[in-house]
Amino acid sequence: MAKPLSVKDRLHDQAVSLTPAERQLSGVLMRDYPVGGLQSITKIAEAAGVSTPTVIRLARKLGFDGFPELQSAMREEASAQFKTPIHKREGWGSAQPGSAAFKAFAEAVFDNLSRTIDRLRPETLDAIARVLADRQRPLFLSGGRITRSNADYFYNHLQIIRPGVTLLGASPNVWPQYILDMDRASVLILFDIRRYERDLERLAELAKEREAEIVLFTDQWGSPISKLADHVVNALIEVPSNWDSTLAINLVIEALIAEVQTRVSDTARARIEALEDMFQSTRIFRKSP
Amino acid sequence: MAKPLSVKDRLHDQAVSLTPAERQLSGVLMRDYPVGGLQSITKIAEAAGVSTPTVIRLARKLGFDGFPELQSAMREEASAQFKTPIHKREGWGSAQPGSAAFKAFAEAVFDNLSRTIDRLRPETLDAIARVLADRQRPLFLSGGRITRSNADYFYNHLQIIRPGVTLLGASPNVWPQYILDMDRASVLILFDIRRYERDLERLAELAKEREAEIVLFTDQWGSPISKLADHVVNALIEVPSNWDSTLAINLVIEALIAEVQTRVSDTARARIEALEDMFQSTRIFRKSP
DNA sequence: TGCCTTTTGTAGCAATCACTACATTCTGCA
DNA sequence: TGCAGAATGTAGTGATTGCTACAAAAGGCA
Repeated sequence: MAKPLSVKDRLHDQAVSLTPAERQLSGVLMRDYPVGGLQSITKIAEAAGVSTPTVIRLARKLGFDGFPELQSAMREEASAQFKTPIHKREGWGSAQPGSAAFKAFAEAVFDNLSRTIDRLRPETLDAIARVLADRQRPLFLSGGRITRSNADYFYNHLQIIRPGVTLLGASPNVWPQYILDMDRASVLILFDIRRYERDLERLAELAKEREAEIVLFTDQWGSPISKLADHVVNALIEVPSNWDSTLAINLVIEALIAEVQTRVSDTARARIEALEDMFQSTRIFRKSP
Repeated sequence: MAKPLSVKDRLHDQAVSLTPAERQLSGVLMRDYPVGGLQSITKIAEAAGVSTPTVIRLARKLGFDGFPELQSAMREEASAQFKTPIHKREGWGSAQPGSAAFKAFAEAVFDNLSRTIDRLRPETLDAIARVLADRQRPLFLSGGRITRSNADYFYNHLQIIRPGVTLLGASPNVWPQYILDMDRASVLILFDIRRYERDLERLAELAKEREAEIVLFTDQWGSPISKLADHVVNALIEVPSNWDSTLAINLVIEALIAEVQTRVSDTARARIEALEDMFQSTRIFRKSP
């Protein structure tokens, strides 16, 4: 009964039972869905880097007799979607409650990301990357209630890439001891979006007194710390939600990680490999007791 | 010069010089445009009630070398039309000099995000949101070396929105005590991207034995935990960097936060306000000593 | 390590494909 | 009516397709 499953759904349902080659093929099929599937089996196999029998096996696994059946199913899906109005075209059409909301959310995020990129000056990014890649300079990170996680994410990577990286404890009353360690070589990386936190501002002030360089990640309106900071990244954070989105901040963080990694790559590799070894050898949680 | 004419346009332009058989064929092509043209030449000829050479002659008349060229032109048109507004972000880039690497990074991220959205089923999102919004169900979160930060971010919000949220400690040897608390009402939210961690899989196995529901955030290839999980979110994570990008995972997390917030909003407001009060009154780090 | 299962690719097959050459059928005009 | 020329179909071609059978490779487990 009911309408036949779409190829997309079938791929999802079978996702766990797919072999690596099939998974890769599935990825290619999804990438240009459903039109990408309307080529010859040879082309598809080639595009996915698998052999043609793999394509046939996947078709069978999805419940079709053979590749032609799979293909004609996809053609019908494409055809059906072309007959409906454009706004209903994407999967989360009117059928799903809350999916319209998701689409709006995603749109807002896309908008935030591209506008954040637009207003970000390459020189700023470059300057920050240069500072972070300098192994002589101790790094300290801290964030607010929500942005603490962003600081943590950044710390997580930086600390693998290079030495001398410190994540400030969650509670402000342990901060003074870190501040004592700061000097003009130190770099303080702060995250402060609305609602801006007084504690962070105070931290910035004290660090500034000790001549530390301050890198600030904030929102489009700008935390009060902006006037103290040497480098400021303004990210757009508004989305249709009760919460602000820190995705744009994360984008800049990830880009910086990539850039810093490149700049310190010579010694970083050895460092990462050493860490890797330790990571492998500290397995405590074993399968059977 | 400039952009190639669409098949539709070509048919229109040549309309007067078409022979009766070609006209009929043209009608069939237009009726299910452009998907109808993506079949074998035999099928199309049959559907139009003409012979295959007529199809080839029409293709030539429209300026293509042969039928395959016509077909691939139509496939590209179809593919282009499937790109929803979310996909075709306009180039933000011209204003960015000397940041080619950053631009490439951003492009990859945009691609990851939209493709993650594409392959994400609304039902999955809906199901996860429903589970998370149920205050009767205790939530447990954990992640791997890198994804621990994502778990932390999610935890950070969930814990504000609702009670009964636990972030599992970083070290696996403290996990058993949490597992003891799990039952069939419990929900375990795991983050596991390559390189997949054995400890997390073991955790999932033990949780499953206690009949906990498992929500998994993983990459496009899928952690081995997929087969144990009740809900799986596959996010694309590849970027031009030595590190993987978890932005797509964060996008889904933020969307879920927004959705869960909406669903529990009645009681959540009181909860957030209460937390807000406490947050305000616990300022330890005062301006001047 | 070595064995067994699973996964994947290679090689070769008939069927189908896109296409060409030619034959046939139309059409308009004398 | 007959006859050119265009329009269309038929038949046969090499190439490519989708597929099967088998072999190689990879992965898991003792």
